[in-house]
Amino acid sequence: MFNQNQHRIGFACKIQSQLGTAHKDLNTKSTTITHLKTLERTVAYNKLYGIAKNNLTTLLAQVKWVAQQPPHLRMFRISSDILPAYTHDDYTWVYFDPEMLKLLESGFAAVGELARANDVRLSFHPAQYCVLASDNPGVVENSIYEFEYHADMIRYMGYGRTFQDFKCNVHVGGKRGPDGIKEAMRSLSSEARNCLTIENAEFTWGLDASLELVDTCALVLDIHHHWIMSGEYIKPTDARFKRVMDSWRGVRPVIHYSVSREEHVPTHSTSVKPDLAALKAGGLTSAKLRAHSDMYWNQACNAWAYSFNEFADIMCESKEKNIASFKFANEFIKF
DNA sequence: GAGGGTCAAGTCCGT
DNA sequence: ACGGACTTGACCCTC
Repeated sequence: MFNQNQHRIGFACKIQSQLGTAHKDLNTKSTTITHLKTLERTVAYNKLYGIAKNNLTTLLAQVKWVAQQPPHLRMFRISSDILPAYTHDDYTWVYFDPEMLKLLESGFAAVGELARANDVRLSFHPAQYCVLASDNPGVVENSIYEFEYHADMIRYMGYGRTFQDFKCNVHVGGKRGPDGIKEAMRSLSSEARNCLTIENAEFTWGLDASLELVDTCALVLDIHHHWIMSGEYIKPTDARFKRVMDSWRGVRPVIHYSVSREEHVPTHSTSVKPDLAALKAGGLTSAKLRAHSDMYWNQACNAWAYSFNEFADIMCESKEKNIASFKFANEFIKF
């Protein structure tokens, strides 16, 4: 378990070496199902084995890179792309082959040990296809399978043993809402249940829906999503945030922070938080405002987001990844 | 090496 | 009906 007293600011999935440039050798590889289907069985296996081996080496290097940062920057969301096609019916067998299993066990174990030794807080965020509350039973079944893919990696890394020693976050999604999450929860493994977090989204299922799940799983407050939905800059002292914190049962919570793209905000003012009603009156849509910025360009928003760091770690979602989150952190934390 | 077409999957918004 | 947005543009083929 990571140090509960350490305040953190994290970033997601990819490491940039400089503005606009992915770090060479420090990002994962993938392939496509279409391409795999053109390959013979053993060639496809070798292809996936090579990618898995590469990605495990890369993941270890990523965590090592994060571990070398100051303690307050040691938080990282791992890409879901580590093992391509894991949940595709035609290729699942690849990942249960004995040689592959050996690779996965040793590779992920090394990552977990490195993270624990250096107090790096890790998480996953399954992609948009993981919709546990869909009204389509087939989609729910696939989503549970997709979630358990992440739980497998979590287990290999040595997490999922205690409540929220690792965060695996999804939105409510689908038409069934919180009730659908509660029902899907019953089909998840214990590691998956320990790690599941639910995040409020911009549209259908927002903070109020999330709060129906306070006793089901830990809740992630996405402060930008909540702003898109309500126009409100929610405060850490808000009673609803207190309930969100309670859902973590003593573990240090995580919130998500992103901002709208600067080019969509006509004032470009960096010292005033955008006014949602005014932006909409000016013709901007929620869909436009939803898109994430490259950098954290608005200092007023940054101060608002940072006010949560006393209570929760902040996962940053921006196009420039570590470049953006480190600059944001440096506005407030001198190291 | 560069450029363009393509990519497993869900859901919603806006045009 | 379709493109774009979301957790991350990357991969693969052709020239």
